[in-house]
Amino acid sequence: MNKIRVFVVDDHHMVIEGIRVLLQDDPDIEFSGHASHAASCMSFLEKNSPDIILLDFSLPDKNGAELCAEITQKYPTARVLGLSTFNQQSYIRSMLDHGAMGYVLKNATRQELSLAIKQVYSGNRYLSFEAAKMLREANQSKDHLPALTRREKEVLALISSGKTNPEIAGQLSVSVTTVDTHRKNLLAKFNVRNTAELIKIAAQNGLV
Amino acid sequence: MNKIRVFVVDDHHMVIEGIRVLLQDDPDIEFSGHASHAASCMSFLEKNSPDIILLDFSLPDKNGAELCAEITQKYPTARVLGLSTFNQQSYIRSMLDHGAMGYVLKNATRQELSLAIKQVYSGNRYLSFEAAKMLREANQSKDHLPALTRREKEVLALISSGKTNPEIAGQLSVSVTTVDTHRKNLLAKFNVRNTAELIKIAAQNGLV
DNA sequence: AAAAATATCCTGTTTTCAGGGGAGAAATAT
DNA sequence: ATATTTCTCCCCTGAAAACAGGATATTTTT
Repeated sequence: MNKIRVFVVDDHHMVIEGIRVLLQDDPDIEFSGHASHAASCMSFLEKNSPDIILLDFSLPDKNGAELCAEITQKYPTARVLGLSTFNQQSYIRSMLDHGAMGYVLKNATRQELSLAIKQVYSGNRYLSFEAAKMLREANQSKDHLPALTRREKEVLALISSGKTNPEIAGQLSVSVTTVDTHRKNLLAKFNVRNTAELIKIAAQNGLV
Repeated sequence: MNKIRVFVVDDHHMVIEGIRVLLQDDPDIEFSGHASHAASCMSFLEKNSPDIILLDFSLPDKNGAELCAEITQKYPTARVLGLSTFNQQSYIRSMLDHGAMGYVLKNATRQELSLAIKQVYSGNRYLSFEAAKMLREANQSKDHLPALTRREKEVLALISSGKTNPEIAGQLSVSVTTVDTHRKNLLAKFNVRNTAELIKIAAQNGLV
């Protein structure tokens, strides 16, 4: 059996070196290289085909989820294993949605990292305990955040930037009463009484 | 000349191993141990006295700034060098305020890390370029946040919770027109046109 | 004691909110 | 393939709230 070739994409030297060390004693795994940004990752993949790509979410030139989508679309046999520190809950889902087969956190032990790599290599999914927990929590908190239509998001953004209904109507080339309806629907969806509360919740959840 | 003894406190195995590797080739530096939480850090320090403590901000049992304060208070000769990933701007100031002599980011190169350690060991301060930049930006953004009076803060909080002027007036036992003036002053101070924009900025700056 | 900041109040005008209703297009379910 | 729901857009009326501009007392600072 050949060694599992692992390629690491992370812009933190410390993390790359750390992963290299954590994996070096595992006879089934081979560290096949690293990249510190999306561009160099893609050029590496043109000439090499690692089995597993350990991909950090926060990269300087592109976010990890986008890169993950690119990779899995262009190289369907590649398996991506997401990587991040804890306080980035929402990223986990985003990464998985874009084709990652698993997710480990940067506080993973040597054993967990090896296990995750082998699981994903075997075609299974792997989610670290904390990552799975975060997903559940994120789902719960997102459940009571309503789904907005494209138009509603536009209107919400314009409201939050201080535009009045007549101004928004002009900018979107619709009637004022239409904008007013969108605004009312936003209030209803968020279950709030007025604009102030609406914007507070939207802002606190990163929607504006 | 003795080697500079460096002790690392970080709850990410990958980072600890990475730092160990990055430092192992520097003949002036010796990796003297590591801890993954505040408690084990303090117990290590009871028996050992490293020259430099590389201290991550986010620890499981305590935040880095608190630990930093404890360390510098109890062991005045110890020099702390803060450590974090980028997106934690505010932490940098907090760490420095609590006695850290410098700050490096986790994307530091081998050279930068060695330099930072040597600078701090020599009694100088060391701030990585990005850390210094972040400090400036943080200062700037706080500078143009207006100072609010007690009453204005109260009114702002009530507005953001969805209360109307009549309700706020009732709650504060003043007339509606008074509340209205406070609200107008808030709009003027923040230089915004209406409540929506006001709450957005307030929320984005953690005021509500 | 003067100046500045803070808190209070009044009067109109504009904007938002509440409560209705309806129509065509697109996505989903049967 | 058809029915149904969801999405997007449109309209009206009246009440409530927010905004603009101006004014006056009361603290705090200087």
